[in-house]
Amino acid sequence: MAKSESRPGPVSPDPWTPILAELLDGLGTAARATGVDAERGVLESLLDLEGGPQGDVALPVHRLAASSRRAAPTLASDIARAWVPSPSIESVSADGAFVNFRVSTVRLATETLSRIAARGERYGGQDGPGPKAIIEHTSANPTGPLHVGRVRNGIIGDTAARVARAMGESVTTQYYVDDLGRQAAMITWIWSKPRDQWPTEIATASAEPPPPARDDVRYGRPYPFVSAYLKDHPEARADLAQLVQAIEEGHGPPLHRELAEKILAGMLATLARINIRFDTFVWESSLLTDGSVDEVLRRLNGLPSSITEANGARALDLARYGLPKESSRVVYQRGDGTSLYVTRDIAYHLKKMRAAERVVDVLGQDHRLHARTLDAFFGELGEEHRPTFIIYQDILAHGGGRMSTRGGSAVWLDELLDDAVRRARREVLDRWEGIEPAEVDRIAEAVGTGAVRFHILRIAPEKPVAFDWEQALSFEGRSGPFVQYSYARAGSILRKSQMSEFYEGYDPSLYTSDSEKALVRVLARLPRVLRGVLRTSHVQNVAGYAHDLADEFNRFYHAVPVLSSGAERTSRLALVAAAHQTLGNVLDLMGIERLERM
RNA sequence: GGGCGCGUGGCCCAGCCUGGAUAGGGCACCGGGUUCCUAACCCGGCGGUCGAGGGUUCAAAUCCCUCCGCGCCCGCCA
Repeated sequence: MAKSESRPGPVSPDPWTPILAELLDGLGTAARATGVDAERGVLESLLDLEGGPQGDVALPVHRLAASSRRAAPTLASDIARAWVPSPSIESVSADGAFVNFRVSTVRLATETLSRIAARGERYGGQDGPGPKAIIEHTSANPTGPLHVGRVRNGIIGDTAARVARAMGESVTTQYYVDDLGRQAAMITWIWSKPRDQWPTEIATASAEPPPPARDDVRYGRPYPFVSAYLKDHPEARADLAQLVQAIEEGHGPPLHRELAEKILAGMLATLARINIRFDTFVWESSLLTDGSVDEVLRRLNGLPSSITEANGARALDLARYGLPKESSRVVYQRGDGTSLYVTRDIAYHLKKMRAAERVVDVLGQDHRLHARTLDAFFGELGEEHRPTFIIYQDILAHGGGRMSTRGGSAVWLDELLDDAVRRARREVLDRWEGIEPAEVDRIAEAVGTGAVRFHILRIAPEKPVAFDWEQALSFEGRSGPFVQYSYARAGSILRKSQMSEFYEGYDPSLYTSDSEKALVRVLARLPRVLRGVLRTSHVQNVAGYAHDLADEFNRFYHAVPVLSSGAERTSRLALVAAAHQTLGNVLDLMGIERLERM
């Protein structure tokens, strides 16, 4: 029987919650009736919410059968037979060792549409206040324009941040700017000389780019050649070492910070094209000036396990944290007393861990050992709170191999975006006569950048990928534009309906076709998908869901008429409105522009 | 050499954490669909036993072991 539990407090944002509760009630009763006394939690953990070929929810009874010494198929049919009819569950049947439940579309549609109507932009997520989270991503050194290999980091991090925010967390995104190392110093080194005094190798190789060039392109230009030049010019290396030291001691030339800021601004402009922006920037040098590095050094030096090396350098042996033997002894303070990258990174993370309950770093696989080292340090320092690392593999150059600026295998992100936008522009012009020029620009930019962002997002971070120009620029099938297109299609129907309120007077019992039933089911799935993404950081599933939803909406679109339908018109419009809202929410989560027309 | 990650139809991927019913998509290819809400779409077809081998289990793409291939890391660099 239906238990109309009086649940105080807000209703669950997940339409499945009340239905599952009812299903579990019934299941407990049916199981007991057949002599199986399983706890509700056990039954819940056994349920397969993806359903199966026979229904919406499946229960494999093997384990229950084993513990009650029954034959699985017999138990399955016994449970199905003992099932007491319940309003949310349309049918229960046994098939082999499985009990299959078909959920009432009317019930599911009611729960789902009422939530979409009530929550609107917030459908799919949860209400706060959740924990405070700091998500650090991208953090590329300000040495020149971003290439495609680096942007995977930003797309993963930005999407994770959007999802966390939707799930009620109070999120701050951070970019850690490395202004202390040799890399940034090389740029200062070369630009502090008048151009006519540059070594000829560098000057000829890095000719001034044409005027409209942004600062990241312009000031980053000589960087790879400086790097090459230093290899066989020891006197320049000595020069640079002095500069690095001066910067670390806080009296580097003002030009240093200026250049870093200019180049960074250029990089950020590129990221903004794919809707990646940051709440805060933490400059590595600030950790030296605000004393946090000193504090870390004091704490580490006070550890009984701290080792002093021959020349006075200090290290920790972290072998007991499972670090490989060859890299378990980690120096954290140089012989001259200065700090190292790890030390500053420890300081940075301690700071983040004090400010937030959840600290997430998005790191390339070359930082895997570094992440483990940090974790070991925190163990040694007795820190209980630890960061979460999302590790991703590089996007390799076309034939394989890392993207290299000097080798010419790097694909600049701006170049890729420009190409995508050009292609999108052709498509728009082909399909839409008489469109305003400004409108073409706007749509082409949204479609092109959306395609690129989706293309990178859809692949699991840990998967190595080789960059493929053709695939990155695809606008069909599993792509960003496909999702945008579906959103626009839905919007177009709503517009033509001339209505403004879609969730009044609809009747879910009219959703009788397969495509309507299927659409209701995908819509209902979003809250569960987002909980999974938050838990596992599998951001690719946002793209996967977006495609499933778009796919199902298009099937519905072709299968049943909306505006020209009779009695079903109002109800179908409600479904279209729900799909439109949900597609839009998912586009937001992916950082892809919503387009009302395309 | 050691550590970590990846290996699913011709190509690109999801599923692996928390093992369950004939392994899901997309691209490409073949055949259809537009007097009708946007054909960046839809319908149908072809095609894989999940790198190889062993193990655990009633049940393995999923867990464990060995091997092979590819990538990354193993600095008083960042």
